[in-house]
Amino acid sequence: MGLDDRKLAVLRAIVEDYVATQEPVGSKALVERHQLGVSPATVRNDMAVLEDEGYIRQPHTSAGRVPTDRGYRLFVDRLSRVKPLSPAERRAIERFLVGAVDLDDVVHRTVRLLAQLTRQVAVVQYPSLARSKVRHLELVPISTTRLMVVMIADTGRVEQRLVELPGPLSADDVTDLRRLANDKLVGSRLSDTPPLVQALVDESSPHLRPAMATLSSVLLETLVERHEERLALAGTANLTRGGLLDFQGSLRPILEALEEEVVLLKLIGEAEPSTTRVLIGDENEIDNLRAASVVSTGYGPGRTIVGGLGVVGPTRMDYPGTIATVRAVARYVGELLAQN
Amino acid sequence: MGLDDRKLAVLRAIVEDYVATQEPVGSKALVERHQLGVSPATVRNDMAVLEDEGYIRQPHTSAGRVPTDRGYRLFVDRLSRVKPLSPAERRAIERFLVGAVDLDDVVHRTVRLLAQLTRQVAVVQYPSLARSKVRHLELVPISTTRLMVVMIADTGRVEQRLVELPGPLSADDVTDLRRLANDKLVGSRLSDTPPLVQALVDESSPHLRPAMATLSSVLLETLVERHEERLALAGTANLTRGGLLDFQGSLRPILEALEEEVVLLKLIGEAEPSTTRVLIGDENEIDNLRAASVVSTGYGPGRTIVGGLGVVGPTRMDYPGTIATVRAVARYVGELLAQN
DNA sequence: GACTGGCACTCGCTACAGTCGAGTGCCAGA
DNA sequence: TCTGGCACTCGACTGTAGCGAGTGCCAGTC
Repeated sequence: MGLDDRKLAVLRAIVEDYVATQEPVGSKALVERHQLGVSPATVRNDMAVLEDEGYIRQPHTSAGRVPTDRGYRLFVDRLSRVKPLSPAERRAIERFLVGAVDLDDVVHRTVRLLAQLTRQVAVVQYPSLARSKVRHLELVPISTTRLMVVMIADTGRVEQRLVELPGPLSADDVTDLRRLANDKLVGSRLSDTPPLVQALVDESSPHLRPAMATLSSVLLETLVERHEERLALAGTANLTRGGLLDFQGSLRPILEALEEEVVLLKLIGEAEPSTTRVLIGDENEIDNLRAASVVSTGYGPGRTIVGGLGVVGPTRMDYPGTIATVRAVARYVGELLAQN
Repeated sequence: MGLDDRKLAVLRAIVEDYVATQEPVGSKALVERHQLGVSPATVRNDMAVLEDEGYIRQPHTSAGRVPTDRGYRLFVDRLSRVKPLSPAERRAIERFLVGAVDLDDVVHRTVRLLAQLTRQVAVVQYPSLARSKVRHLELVPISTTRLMVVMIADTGRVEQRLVELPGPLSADDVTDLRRLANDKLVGSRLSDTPPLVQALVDESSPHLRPAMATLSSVLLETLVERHEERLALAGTANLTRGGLLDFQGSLRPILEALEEEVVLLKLIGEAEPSTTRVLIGDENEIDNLRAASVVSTGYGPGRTIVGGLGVVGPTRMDYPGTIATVRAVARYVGELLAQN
């Protein structure tokens, strides 16, 4: 039952070699490439134990060993040594992110950067509206009975919706509405708005009340109920790396999962402060991703979290490197957001 | 040289059968499935001619025939009969598109619908800013030296940019700026703005001129120079349909091409009124898409074109059906936009 | 008791030969 | 001009054999 240090070293060596070569690794090759200080036969005995415990398995009787999901899990939890980023990578990150003009721009650059550095599929969630505060509400009359509502959040997100008013409004009415709404809502967290919005309607003058009611229902509906989350995706071509060995030959389920925003949000969006989450193969709740691993973390200015980002790749993945990159990118993005 | 009617019928039959079965089609199977009124031997003679002319080819000596890109081209140009949409499809389109609340929503629904109906990868370009008119410019002070510029276009597009001002502005200054800019720019086409913007700066009071200059340079830079085009993509999982036979085994080049916005824009965005463009295999200028075909068209309210949409799929594609669907979706989207 | 060398065994991979059959090209005849 | 017939080609599939990487086990050594 107990795994002594050498057995753990063997497991680590197997994971590292398999990730590097993509081929089942045998006892002989292992002792050649790593200084284990024992003979192949000894390693074989250790391997037999590791296999009994479910950390590795043999694709065929006469083949080398391959880590199982459980093996990767042990590796990630206890065996992997943190891989510091190379200076080149650091430079790449900085170069990539300076000069972003826009939240859109930041997100797009980030997701491309992440895909490029990890050589995997990258996902970045836009700063969540639920975690943003209202910075300003703008009402733009499109016609006498139509209003465009533009909400600017402190995270830089801007959302707009067209509102069909119950009756015509004068320019002064619109100004009043704007002032009322801003007075009440600016600075408040979006998840806290429902009671505020209600108060807003109640406090409006009878004259403006119908318009305010429509306006607030649209606000609630768009921004809170179906909480407008957005995602950016990049690097799907990286799925074809490593031939068809990863993902057991079919990209179909992975591509399908990546098209489902809801699925991705569940994956990436449930970030907690300063934690990097690693989901390996089977641990994944989404069936289509059972053959994949996900590394994700939260990001935001300072110590707060406003959104998540991460990568999706084969279980046969360079976990230490990927984790380091994901963390580093998240930190840089956080700093960038803090500057605004 | 001349291809008589029967030879053309044979080509059409080959294309239709090959698209349906995905297998090289032989002379015997052809006469069985289509009423050609002649024997297999005759068909073989015709096939020999078609092969000489480069319309079909044999994967192996003892296999049936497969259309070449040139064969598909002839088929599309002269042989395919228009396939009217099924009532179910029409209903699907309507059901899918009513209830869209937003331009974003319209585009997302459209791209998903198109992917679903054609079972291919769908691409939809957001209404091009170059073809939009300014409906309103809103300036929102973020701090005394920072302004958020929100541009609302008549196509429903909303773009925003953060502007770093050369010096602090009062609320009244902002109001003045806003009024000046709107007076001058509202209603004008974005591609025509550069001279207008210049005039705007010249006509500003000396007091406001530096701010206006910054503002206008940002406007020009964002909206005109690097003309902000946007795209939505859906259905990449459909690439895995038809196994690995299409795209000669590797999705890599296709996925890479689909990640390049610039590439896609060139493909989809150069739409001309009431034309459906079909690019087959080799005809494609983008190397990565040499194994694929693209069907695209423009859309917009009324007879104008504000953007493009289309699908990317294998050369072995149901051209008549795809063309019909792409056209129909474009028309519905146009109607939807006209309502705003 | 832990490690090691040796050895028999398993089994996937590759090469090769043989068979089958779909599909062809060609030709003589209607 | 079309057709039936016929010889031919060649990919797909099957079965056999040899190779070799890798294993499990066991007896022997430190």
